[in-house]
Amino acid sequence: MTTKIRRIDAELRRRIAGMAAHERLPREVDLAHALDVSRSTLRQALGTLQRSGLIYTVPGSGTFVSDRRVTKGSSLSGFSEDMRARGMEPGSRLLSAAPVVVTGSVATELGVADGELAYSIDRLRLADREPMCVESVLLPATPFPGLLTHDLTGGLYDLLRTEYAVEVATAQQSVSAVTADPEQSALLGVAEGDPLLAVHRIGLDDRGHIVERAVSHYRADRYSFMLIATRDGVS
Amino acid sequence: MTTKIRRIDAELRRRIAGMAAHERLPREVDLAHALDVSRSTLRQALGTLQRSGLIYTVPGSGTFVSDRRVTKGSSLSGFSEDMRARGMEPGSRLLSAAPVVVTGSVATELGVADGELAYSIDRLRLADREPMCVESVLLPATPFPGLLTHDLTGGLYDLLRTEYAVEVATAQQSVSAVTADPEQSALLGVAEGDPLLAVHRIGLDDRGHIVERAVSHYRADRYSFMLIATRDGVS
DNA sequence: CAGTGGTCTAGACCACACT
DNA sequence: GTGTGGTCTAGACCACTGG
Repeated sequence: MTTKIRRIDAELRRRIAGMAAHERLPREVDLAHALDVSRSTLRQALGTLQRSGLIYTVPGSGTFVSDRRVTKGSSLSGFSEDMRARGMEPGSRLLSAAPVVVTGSVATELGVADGELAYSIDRLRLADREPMCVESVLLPATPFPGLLTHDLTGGLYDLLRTEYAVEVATAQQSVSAVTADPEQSALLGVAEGDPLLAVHRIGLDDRGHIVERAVSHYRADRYSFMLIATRDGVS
Repeated sequence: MTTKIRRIDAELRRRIAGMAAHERLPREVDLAHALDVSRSTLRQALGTLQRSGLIYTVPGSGTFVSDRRVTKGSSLSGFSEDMRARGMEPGSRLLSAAPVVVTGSVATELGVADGELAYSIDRLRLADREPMCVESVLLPATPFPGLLTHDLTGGLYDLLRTEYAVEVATAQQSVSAVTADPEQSALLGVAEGDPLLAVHRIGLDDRGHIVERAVSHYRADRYSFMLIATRDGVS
């Protein structure tokens, strides 16, 4: 049996999908009773819905459905997943894949000792068969024996999950803008000097270990980076 | 009296700050007893710390301090707050501020009816007295009577909070890359064709009402967009 | 096996909005 | 005043790790 929270989360998402923006949900005690859970359990499910922007609460007044125009989510995903979410078919052309020795700041960013082995994978990533971005990924070698023997033209996140049971749970990303150099423009099919979106990512598993360090350059005419930011802090 | 959660949140942050990466915290029952709260209350505080990346839990094993290199937060902030967090002194030069009638897709994005009034504010934003970005903000006029009579060279978020009790709680942002046009290059002090980071933001209050629609163009040589992404879903 | 975090309950009291 | 979400408690059982 799956947890109650997951069950009522799915049920609540269904109900919310059928409601209008700013419509009020039943009060928590009623909702808890209707779903056959305690109020605490219900509130745990409501909390995740609230954090993902589907609902909002007004203390003393009620819980309401959020405006859908704004609820688009911005969860962590790999390139393939990202492209499918945008309605495009992901693809890859492998440019190079080799073990390398990492030193200095690169080793530090990868979270390994100076002089240790890592895998370097360069790919041209496609969306609907057209170039979308050039991506260079670096992974520590130790946790991923035989990585380069696998098919590297698909989603790397899927490969890590299925072959090594490693999940990229969180990623620190930095996004900047550059103009295309001759090599990039040739690969991506744009003119030299055209704007590119540069994304630098460090991916970590659920225990905070560094799994990947990736640098990607996206065609700015085909891609923009979407995200939802929230004020944080307690409650 | 402030809530227990806030109190123990602060206390836990202090303790965590004094611990090494991957060091284990006391077990939950002990921690709850030491802080004089129930385990449920403690877990609520731990949940916010976990979501903001300060700690991670391993079921059956314990709760651990995250690696600090990765814990930099990416909460929503206005330009002024953002610059101070980066150790720079924010400033502004007001380019224009006027009421405008919004129509079509702009009205839709602002969440107001076609033909309604809005305030348009254009500013050159400075960091350490040097140009950092050109920002055009649009706000619905109705909720903010007399907005343009205030000093607009400081943080807009502060102004909304102190004068209108409106808090921008969440923002939907889209980041892309462009090259500087003649006007932008003149204002920002860069060459034409230099890369700029284009940020399009829709800011909402805690009830999901649209508060602002902003388009900013940052000098890519001085600014990059940092964020932490997480896998979401239940539990 | 013992120890840990994850889930879940039933109930209480509070602060706040006014449907 | 009535109804709502926000906070907090004490206790129970489960699933998983091997500290």
